[in-house]
Amino acid sequence: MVRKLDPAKHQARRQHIVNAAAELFAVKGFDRTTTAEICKAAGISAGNLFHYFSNKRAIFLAVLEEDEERAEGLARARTSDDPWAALLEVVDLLAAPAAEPSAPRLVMEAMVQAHHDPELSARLSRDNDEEHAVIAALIAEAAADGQIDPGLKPDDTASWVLALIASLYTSAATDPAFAPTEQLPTLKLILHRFLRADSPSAGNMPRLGVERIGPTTRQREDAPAEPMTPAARPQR
Amino acid sequence: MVRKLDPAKHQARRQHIVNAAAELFAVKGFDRTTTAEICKAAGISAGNLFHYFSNKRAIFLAVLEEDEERAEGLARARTSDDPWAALLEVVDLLAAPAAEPSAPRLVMEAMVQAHHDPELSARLSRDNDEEHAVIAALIAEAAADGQIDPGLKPDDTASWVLALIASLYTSAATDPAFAPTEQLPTLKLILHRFLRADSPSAGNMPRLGVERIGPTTRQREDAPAEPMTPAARPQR
DNA sequence: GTCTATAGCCCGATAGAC
DNA sequence: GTCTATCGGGCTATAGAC
Repeated sequence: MVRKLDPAKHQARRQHIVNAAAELFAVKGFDRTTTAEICKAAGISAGNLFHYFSNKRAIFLAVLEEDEERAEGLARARTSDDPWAALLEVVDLLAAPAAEPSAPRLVMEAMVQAHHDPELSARLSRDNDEEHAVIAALIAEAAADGQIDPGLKPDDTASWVLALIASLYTSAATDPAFAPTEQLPTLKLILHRFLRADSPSAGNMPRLGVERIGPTTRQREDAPAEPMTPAARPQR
Repeated sequence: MVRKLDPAKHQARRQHIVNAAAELFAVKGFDRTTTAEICKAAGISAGNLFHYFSNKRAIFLAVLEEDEERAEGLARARTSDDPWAALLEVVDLLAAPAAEPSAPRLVMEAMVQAHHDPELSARLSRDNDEEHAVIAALIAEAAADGQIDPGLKPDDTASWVLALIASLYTSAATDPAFAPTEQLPTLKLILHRFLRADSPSAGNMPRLGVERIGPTTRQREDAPAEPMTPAARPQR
């Protein structure tokens, strides 16, 4: 409707507002952040904000805008010929943003705001469904290849893999002592043991007696028996 | 200050308000629920609410009031002589409320509101620390008894056990298709494989070859090789 | 195109009649 | 003790000067 003199500059300013708003949303939450605060943080004046966004919700949606690396990574995983390796790469991909300072709180805020905002809810569901489909497919492939326990149901299992990744965000958001980057190896260890479950001839697992005391797998410091990709990649 | 004619009746009315408020907080969230709505839902008139609670925050704190069964269950676990069995009972205890219709959303709402409310934050931290201490102690005992992998660090591992239980709540709150009661056996399967990790002589796990195809452990429908307690116990 | 000023609305909490 | 009425404040979004 209104002609913009310089679309590139307009876009840059818009992104500047989004960055300022993201920080506020993470710290104060959506409901308690006022548009006036966003304007002040972005260095523009009150009414001017609505030339860039039609309302406050639109700003929050823009904060969660598509992560290109995520899309590319998921596409790459679909065409991999080593499903287990691809699965681990997807875990790294989805876990990486948890290390950013404000991402965990933003993710939690988005999850609760989705209950009151159908558009946001659809947005999150779409992303989640995409991730779920990729992971379930990789699990099915890996099971067929004998890389993981074929007794696991791909759909339910994929949901739990995603839930474990989500735990990195919720734990980081609620516990200041929780460092996602340091905990990623443990997450992979859990996944490794859950999915591979290479108890050789297990029907049901033998109840451990007291006779076994010898050293088992070591946790921490070392990777969980699988090569790790660097993983500490910044988002946005 | 003001004398109450009938303390018991006052308490009952107070609880009635709390129940009405809990439902609203779960559906609409704390910030978007107005005191007027709470009054209407509770069947009292506007100003009257503040004779029972000093402000809106106090109502939310009352909603999260101490669960007696939780306290008793944790105390019981401390004195158990079978740490692995006790751990499973603690998991049942903490997981049970996830099956209530509004508990998952209330829990998530509490987690985000804690960022703006030091009193609430202290409340949640206290509960969490208590659970963490009990679980870490059981893990250390179970490792000493040879029931679980002694290579696991009790503190980090306890945090992940709690994170897995929390996933029941976050998944239920965000995914309408997720049924906590149905997923509890899978959670226990994950814990079982993560903690026991009874790969017989494992230094690092052997990479599965394609030669193994036979049936392994079955998931779903049947319990994960451990007796389950009924678990569907209502809270509050 | 960007600013200032404010309209219009709703909220939490209080005051005072009954 | 419970009601009705209302206050002071803060919010989103718009209108109009520059």
